[in-house]
Amino acid sequence: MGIHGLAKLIADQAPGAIKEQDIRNYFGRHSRKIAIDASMCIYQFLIAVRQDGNVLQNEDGETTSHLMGMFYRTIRMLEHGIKPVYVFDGKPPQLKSSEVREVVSLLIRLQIISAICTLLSNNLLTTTYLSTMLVIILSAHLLNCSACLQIFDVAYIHKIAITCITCISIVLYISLRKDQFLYGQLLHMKKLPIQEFHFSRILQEIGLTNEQFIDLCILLGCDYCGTIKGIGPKRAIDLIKQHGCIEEILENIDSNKHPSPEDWLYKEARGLFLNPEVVDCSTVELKWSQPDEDGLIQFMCNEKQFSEDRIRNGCKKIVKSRQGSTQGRLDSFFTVTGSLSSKRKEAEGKGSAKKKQKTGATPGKFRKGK
DNA sequence: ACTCTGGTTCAAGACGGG
DNA sequence: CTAATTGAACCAGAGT
DNA sequence: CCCGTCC
Repeated sequence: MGIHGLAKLIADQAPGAIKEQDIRNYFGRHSRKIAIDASMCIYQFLIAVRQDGNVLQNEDGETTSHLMGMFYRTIRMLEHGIKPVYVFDGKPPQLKSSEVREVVSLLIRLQIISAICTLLSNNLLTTTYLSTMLVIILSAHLLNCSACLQIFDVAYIHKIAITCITCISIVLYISLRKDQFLYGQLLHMKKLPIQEFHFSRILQEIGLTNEQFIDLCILLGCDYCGTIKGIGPKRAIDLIKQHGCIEEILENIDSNKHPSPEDWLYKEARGLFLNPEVVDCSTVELKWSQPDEDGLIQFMCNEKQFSEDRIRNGCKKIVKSRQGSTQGRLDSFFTVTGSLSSKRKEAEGKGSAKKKQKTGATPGKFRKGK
């Protein structure tokens, strides 16, 4: 998701804009609130939390992998004094280059956004909602788009009754846009160490304006529309630097050699980048309330068949973490697995192509001649 | 040469018992 | 119609 | 730590 190859490009073109931070440095700063891309989390859990190839589910066949993951991970963060803010950006279904799908996906996105705005008035996020979100995500991938629109019934979201694990309020923004650089940095928590991408320095080092950078992202390939054939990261940068914007580029390249998609919706995509649907953060009150233990038991155990012991235990941890005020020890957080690949990024030079094989960190790396 | 393209492979969560 | 997503990383090959 | 279970 996001922009194709953007991280690599930044590492290449603006290495100074990336700073690696230890997780500990986030304590005491920024009031320990960390925004998390909820869609990415859910995806991760759906993909990774499997048994014999199947997601975990209750006896009715409802998927529970994501609940499992969100539950434990959230608790773990709370235990260590981090206040997570889950951000739903409503990832659209994967787009091929079909124009129809592109349009429909925008509709889906808008519906999701409006639904979340409705949800915002409640200021509560529920596991029910997570469950719904899953249906949206899966449907978007498995069904065709019209079916997806039907399944995504906004009214469903109104059936909020159960207080969520952590009673997270949400801020809405669209991922990997400039607004994610709201505080001048973007956290990339995929792997340790955490990488900070400093947006202003990215622009500075590459030498682009905001708008040019967005056009560059569109050229690299985003979720909303296709790209020009034959234009990859390298040429995209050159072209943007040379011509300044997509319109100019289109006029100055050979459209035979570099055909752009029919009905290329780059302007629409650009619009989404420039004016993302952002909830005004100042109007959103972020709360981390007490868990509704009874509701949680009802939902997680009775309905989703989680172990009651584990859920109650989890509740205890949440409560404890709340009264534990600013107890900021997180030694065991993210269990530094020794095999930490801190040297992943070659800090020096631009020898991006030369990648020495890592030491045998991954045991089963067999070379399989086709 | 350079670099885009398309094929492939791989690993991805969290927990706890032993 | 096999059961199953996604990206990243790597490699081979072709277009310029 | 390794590996099976979680649902």
